[in-house]
Amino acid sequence: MSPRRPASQDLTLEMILQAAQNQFLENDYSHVSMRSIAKELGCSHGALYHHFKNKAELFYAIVEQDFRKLDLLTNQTLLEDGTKKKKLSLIFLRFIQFGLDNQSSYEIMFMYRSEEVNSLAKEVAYLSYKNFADTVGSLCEGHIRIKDIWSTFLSLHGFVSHYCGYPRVDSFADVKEVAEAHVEFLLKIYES
Amino acid sequence: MSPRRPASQDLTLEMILQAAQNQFLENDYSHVSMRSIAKELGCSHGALYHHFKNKAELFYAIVEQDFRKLDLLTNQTLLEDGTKKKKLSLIFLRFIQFGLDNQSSYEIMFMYRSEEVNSLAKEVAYLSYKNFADTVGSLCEGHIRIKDIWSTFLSLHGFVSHYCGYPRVDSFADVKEVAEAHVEFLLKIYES
DNA sequence: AAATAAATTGACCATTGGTTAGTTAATGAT
DNA sequence: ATCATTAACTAACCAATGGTCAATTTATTT
Repeated sequence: MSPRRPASQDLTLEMILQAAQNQFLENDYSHVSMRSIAKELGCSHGALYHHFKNKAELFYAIVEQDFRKLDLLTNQTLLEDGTKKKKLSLIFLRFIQFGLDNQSSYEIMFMYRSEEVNSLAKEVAYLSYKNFADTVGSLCEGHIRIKDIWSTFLSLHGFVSHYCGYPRVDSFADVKEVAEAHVEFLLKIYES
Repeated sequence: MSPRRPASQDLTLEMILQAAQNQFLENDYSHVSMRSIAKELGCSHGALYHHFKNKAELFYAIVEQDFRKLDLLTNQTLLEDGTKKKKLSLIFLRFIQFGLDNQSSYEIMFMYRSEEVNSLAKEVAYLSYKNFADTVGSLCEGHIRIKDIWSTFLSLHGFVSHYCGYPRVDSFADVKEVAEAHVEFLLKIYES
């Protein structure tokens, strides 16, 4: 009655994600093709479609892990030593750092408009923003409006999305000073 | 000795730009193809390459006009009646409005990384930013640092780039209230 | 009329994401 | 052990893309 179970899998989900991840470090979404991944794995590109519905879903699987990493980064900062202002500043700065040290991922997480996986994508992105907003909110205790947290996020996003993929900006280190100035700029609002 | 002069041109530069412009209102850069433009013009897509080096240059020609429109918007606002704060607020708001009412253009102007035309693109974009920064600076008279103007721009850019291409956001009208809140948020910094 | 060269076509190329008929091979039931 | 089932995979195929180019048309200068 029962059909055969899982069975042999020469090509595992992990292997595919790993190969995609590899190429994702060097090239962005549009420059990593299903064929280039298949080539690295030594299989036909059609085989990938047995494991993922389409290209968008494959890359979204990668990106889901990154959302968790980002959340963790924020939550850990909240628990560190230091004044509330210092923590706030670090949360903002680390958001920028995350974005610029994971540019390909950031692009899909917050910039790419997928069409195919948008319902899933938006859900996860929303939860991650909520985590950010709750954390920031808890460090302000009513001194700040919900609207302003959203504006802060958009301002950080503006920084990252501008420098993301910008020539000669390969990592956070390349824009550290400007990033610190931007965070300082945003913190002025939290002082008033 | 001298070869024939300009000659008849069944296909003018203006006609091509107009056709591209038309489709650009409905679809973004990646969804307007050289072939779809040629189809609208009733010519072969190869003909377009006689007038433009490549797709990027064709669209960049459109976008150059938009940079001037944006500059004009800023400069005209400076000359209107009202307090400096009111003018500042209007400049910010109209930047957002421009971005969301010309989403396809905004995408190329400030979001798209072209590779082919980057040297031209960056030059024009820089001049447009300079116009913005000078205008904002003149409304503050030393109360604000150059760094902060850049941060302000990035924050506005964050707003636009987030809502640009977002589902159900077809124009500025769809996000007017949030935009006003964002501008108000930014203005707090100018008060301190 | 001939020569010239701008303007345009249309066939072609490589690449892309995606589909699918057909094959291979592992498993469960007999 | 055999057979049926089905997951896993291949390879050929499709339509669309940006781009190139030899060949052709067409207008203009001489």
